[in-house]
Amino acid sequence: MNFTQLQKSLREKVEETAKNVFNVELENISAEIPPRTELGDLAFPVAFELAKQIKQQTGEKQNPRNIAEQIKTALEANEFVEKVEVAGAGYLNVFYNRAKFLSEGLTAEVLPKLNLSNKLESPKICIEHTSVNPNKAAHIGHVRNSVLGDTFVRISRADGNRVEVQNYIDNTGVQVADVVVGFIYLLEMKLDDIKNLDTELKEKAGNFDYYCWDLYARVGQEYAVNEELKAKRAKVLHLIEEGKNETSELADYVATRNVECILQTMERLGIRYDLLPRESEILHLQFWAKAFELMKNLGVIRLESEGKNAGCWVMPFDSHTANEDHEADKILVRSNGTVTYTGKDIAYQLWKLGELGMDFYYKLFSTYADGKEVWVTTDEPQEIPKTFAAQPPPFGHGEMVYNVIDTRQAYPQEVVKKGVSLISPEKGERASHHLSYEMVALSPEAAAELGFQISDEDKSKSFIEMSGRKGLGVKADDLITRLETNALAEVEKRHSELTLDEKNSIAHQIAVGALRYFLLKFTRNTVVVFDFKEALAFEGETGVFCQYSSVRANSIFKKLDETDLETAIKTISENHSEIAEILSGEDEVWALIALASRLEETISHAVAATEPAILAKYTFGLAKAFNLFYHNHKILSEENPSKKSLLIVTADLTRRSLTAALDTLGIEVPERM
RNA sequence: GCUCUCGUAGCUCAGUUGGAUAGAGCGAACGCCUCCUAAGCGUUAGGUCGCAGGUUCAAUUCCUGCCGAGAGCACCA
Repeated sequence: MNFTQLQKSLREKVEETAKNVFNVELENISAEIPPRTELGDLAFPVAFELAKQIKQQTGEKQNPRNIAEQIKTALEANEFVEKVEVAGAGYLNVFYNRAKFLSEGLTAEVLPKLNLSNKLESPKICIEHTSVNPNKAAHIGHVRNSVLGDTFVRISRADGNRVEVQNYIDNTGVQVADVVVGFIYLLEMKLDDIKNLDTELKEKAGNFDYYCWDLYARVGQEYAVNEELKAKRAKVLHLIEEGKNETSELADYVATRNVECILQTMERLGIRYDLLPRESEILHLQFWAKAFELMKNLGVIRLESEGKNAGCWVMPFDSHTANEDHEADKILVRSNGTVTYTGKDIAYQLWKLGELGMDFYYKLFSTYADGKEVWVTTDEPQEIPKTFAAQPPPFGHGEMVYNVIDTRQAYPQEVVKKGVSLISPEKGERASHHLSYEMVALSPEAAAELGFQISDEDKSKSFIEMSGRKGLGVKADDLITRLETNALAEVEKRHSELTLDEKNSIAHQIAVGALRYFLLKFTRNTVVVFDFKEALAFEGETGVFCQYSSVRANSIFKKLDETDLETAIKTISENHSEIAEILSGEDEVWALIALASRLEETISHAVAATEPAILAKYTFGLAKAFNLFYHNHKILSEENPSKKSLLIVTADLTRRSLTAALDTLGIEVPERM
């Protein structure tokens, strides 16, 4: 019996009692954690609602406190319940049997559902995140997407789901075309020149994606003054979409190299992928044609014969009202016969849900250091010898699909969902989720620090939007490196005796902890105004604080003998009454045990609310509670053996929970700090 | 014009099926390293939860209006 299970059974008991005693059917009654430990471990403010319902049904007026008294008796029958108090106007405050819980929780796994995540019978969900246009280096805004997505992946797995991670590669869009225009027309380079440049950059420890970052910004500037160059863009874009020509080969090289660079950046943050679906295949394999056929056969789209959309295939979209500027209907096929982005996206979403009725071909893209494979889509059947280890796993067919895309795409995402629903009504509505989040903008100070001139208009704003086209943004690799450098200096101060490798490794873990937590502590719909001072902080509400608490907890166990934990567990289970006695006077210790026991429940909450910040806040709270415990109780020098055992077991439970929570946030616990 | 999101301490933010005395971090002032790591702990100061109504036993939370901020509404992706 863990916290989650007990809560469920108590809740059922309340519902049962309401039905049997008062003849009232209650659904999803709320159970809450009382504001203070003195008020118990679980509270049901259910008597108020019951009093109301009874009055409605029978006209009889009942005092909420009397109602609560009757439920109280039913709840106290549970062996894990120590007592129930009726408090205030009619709250039911449940106090758990502390000692019984502790002995039960001693050896229990903190995340029991995690092992379900690689079982075939577990529900499969597809999560798309990152999806950076492969024409430049990733910036901090992309990192928010990836960290949010990756953390949601980890949370979903911890909640028992089988997860497939997709990183969509828009390798045939205008953004790639712009960089290609730069290479061909501004730099007058051919594919071989670019390959040579790439080699040169590698020798100078420069990055191909950084080079493209600057080139992209330069092309943007040129477009403003050079109409001729701008005219080349459409031509280049067309050649790239068509494929199998010199320009498309060059574009493919550029896009693929950028994808490799971005994957490396994300690997630094512990973010990995299973599949890279590319737009080129969605085009060449005619995914849209299939979706188009499905929609036409079902009669859910129509060809406009007159009006301003004449000649276009449109999808009715009545949730938005038409006005003078905009039609309510959404164009999927232009009057020239080409498909819009939305059309392609509907086809892709159908594939993710296993509802399109066709599939990509796949080949191996790369292998991570530990052997994990990343696959990429391709438009030709691949001959992979059966003896070869790498066979593509079955991709797509998600029971649920989450798209991590910024909130500015809310409207197109809504259209996609609607489109899918037209073809597959029940699945489209239920299974498609837009996991939206607000952008990362720059504080005026941060923009100035990056060396950008701030216009008077921007100065009056509280934040400045980043822009790849202007080259305005904090590059992910720069920030990670800066965090690592700062962390290394701190490690150096404290542990100069370590080897450089050890110090670097710790500094890296700290940098990742700081950055991931910084991006996760904000809820999704909060605009993150990036400020260097805040992002580089290692104190206060940071990932580093949480890591430090874990390291402290671990250091206790380094100083204990290996058998001490076992002995403590034995002592606890053998001296039940004595432990109960001690615990009854140690609210703070019990509060920590209770909090540490709520990881599973917190993760379920975070999944249900699709909000990773819930777990981040919980982790920080747990770390803080542990630090307080650490400060108030000296474990190694405790003389009472029962008390010492209690403290050891509490510290062990907390560190296991804290480590698991941090792991779910993608943050490692260093050996020392 | 229409749609969506937001307004909580000096600053940055939590508060997610309506519940008990609205919480953190930073910043400010003052304490704590003979003692398991001070990347830590404690104390103090700081709030008409934008404004006005409504629903409710109960509203920061739900509804309406107003004020203010941001985003979105292409035969662009």
